[in-house]
Amino acid sequence: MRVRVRFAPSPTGGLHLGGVRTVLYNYLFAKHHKGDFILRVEDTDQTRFVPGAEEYIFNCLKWCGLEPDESVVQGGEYGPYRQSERKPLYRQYAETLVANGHAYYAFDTPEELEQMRAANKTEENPSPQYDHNIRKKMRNSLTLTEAEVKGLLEKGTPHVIRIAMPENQVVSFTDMIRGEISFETNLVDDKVLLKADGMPTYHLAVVVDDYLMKISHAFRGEEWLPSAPVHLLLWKHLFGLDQMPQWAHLPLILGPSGKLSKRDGAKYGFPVFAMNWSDYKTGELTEGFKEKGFLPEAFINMLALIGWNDGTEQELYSIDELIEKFSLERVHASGAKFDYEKAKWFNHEWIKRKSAKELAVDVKPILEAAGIVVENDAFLEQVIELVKDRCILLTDFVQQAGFFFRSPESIDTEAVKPKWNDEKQQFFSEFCNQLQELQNWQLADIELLFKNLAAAKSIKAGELQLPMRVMLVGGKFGPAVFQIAELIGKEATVARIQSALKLL
RNA sequence: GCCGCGUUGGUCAAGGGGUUAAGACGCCUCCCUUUCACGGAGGAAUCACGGGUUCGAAUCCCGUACGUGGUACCA
Repeated sequence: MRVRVRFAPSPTGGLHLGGVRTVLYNYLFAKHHKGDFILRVEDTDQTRFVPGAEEYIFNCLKWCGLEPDESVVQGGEYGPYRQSERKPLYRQYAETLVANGHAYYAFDTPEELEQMRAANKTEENPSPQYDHNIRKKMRNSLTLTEAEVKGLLEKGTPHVIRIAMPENQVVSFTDMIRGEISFETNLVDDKVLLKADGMPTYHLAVVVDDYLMKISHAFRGEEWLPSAPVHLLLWKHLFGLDQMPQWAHLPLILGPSGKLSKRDGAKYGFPVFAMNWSDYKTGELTEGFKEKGFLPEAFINMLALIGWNDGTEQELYSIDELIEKFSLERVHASGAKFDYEKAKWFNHEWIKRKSAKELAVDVKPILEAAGIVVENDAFLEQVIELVKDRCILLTDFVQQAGFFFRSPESIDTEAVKPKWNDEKQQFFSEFCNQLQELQNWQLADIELLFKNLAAAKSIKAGELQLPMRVMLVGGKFGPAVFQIAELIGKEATVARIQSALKLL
């Protein structure tokens, strides 16, 4: 049987870490088994429609390099891939269930439901469910006569279709990660399958669409585990258990306190979304990993290792290695806390491992956005090669590489002043004069000149290096000073020293 | 409350009856470097608790605690 998996997001906001990891595991599994990865948009809740959210998800997947084989964008044989466009499909399945006694019409209004919950609420049971007991006291096709139901239906009375959970049964299935899991049907409520507006709920839609789209393996977050018995029963009554995909419920990615949320990101200063997301109502911007300066390779690599490892000591994987090594059997059952420090480490490793040429593609726009003009790509690559070891995020290149393209915006004179004196002042002005005369503008020659002059003036060369660095760079950072001088050229070197001397 | 799932250093984790209980991040010390990094060498730090089973338990079983998720005409 062909492996077909799907990621089924509801387009209501930013795509967070956990979502991307679900995509990733789906993708890796599909590619490992030479199967198909489908993206299905679960937009059945019309009250939660968010403009741009769907396109945003596609952009994130594109950035991550995890593009689907079938979707609203790439098309496919099993469309439409947007559930709102599949609306007419679902009702018949719900009706079949009613006809077979596995579901029923319910006419209770939202107010009546509220009353029911209020009336049955006790300290012991703070959230009463519409279950096999309560349904006997509500207005539905189980309590009403056939004629009454017919009448209500004919009048077009708003109603939903609910699953009739069987009594005193145990429903169990084997999860690919957790093994056998079972539930008592008495403790599960009669979930709504078809809403009053005719749209299916997730429960109905996921089963019908997984069947129609020939999904072989269904992976989703652990938060879905409690509703698995509903899906299981639906499969049993609609299509047969032998048709059901194999389930795997992925562990949650936790924040510093509980489930990772947008709030955690704001509170602790790390991104939780793949890419920038701005709320269309409030305009509030939530920073994404991309804009924070992460490489997609690093982001994916880091995500893969939250909840999975191949049993060896390897931690750095390309996407192809992940496809080759990934197996669901080695995915953990327990949730994992997201560690931003480790995430940065992955990014640093990937920056070090990529070539200057590859990095230039990402770095150039970042420099330009910071107002740095890059005229020569070959020069940019030389600079990147020189500084990439000290950049953890791509945005670090602005500080680490910026001074190769323009004079420092400010000079950290405080780093120099405490040990500054006339002798040093004199050294540098003479040094400038000598530099002007220098024929071969090469690292070795510049350094030799510097050291000879220092020796002649009996100043330790080491004590002069820091001031020189600050003059050229603006602060206490960057690669070897003479290398910087060589790269920025004679004129810039002399000019920077001279203008800095005026400040000291 | 009830139900599900989980529990190896601060974090990610290997290990699934006999190990000095790997490794990584972070932290600390030292070396390299008269910047910051990279790199190198070290260090501190762990099997939630209580009962079983067993010659032997981090590993198997039960209980407790804790964590986490669910408990919507949201997904």
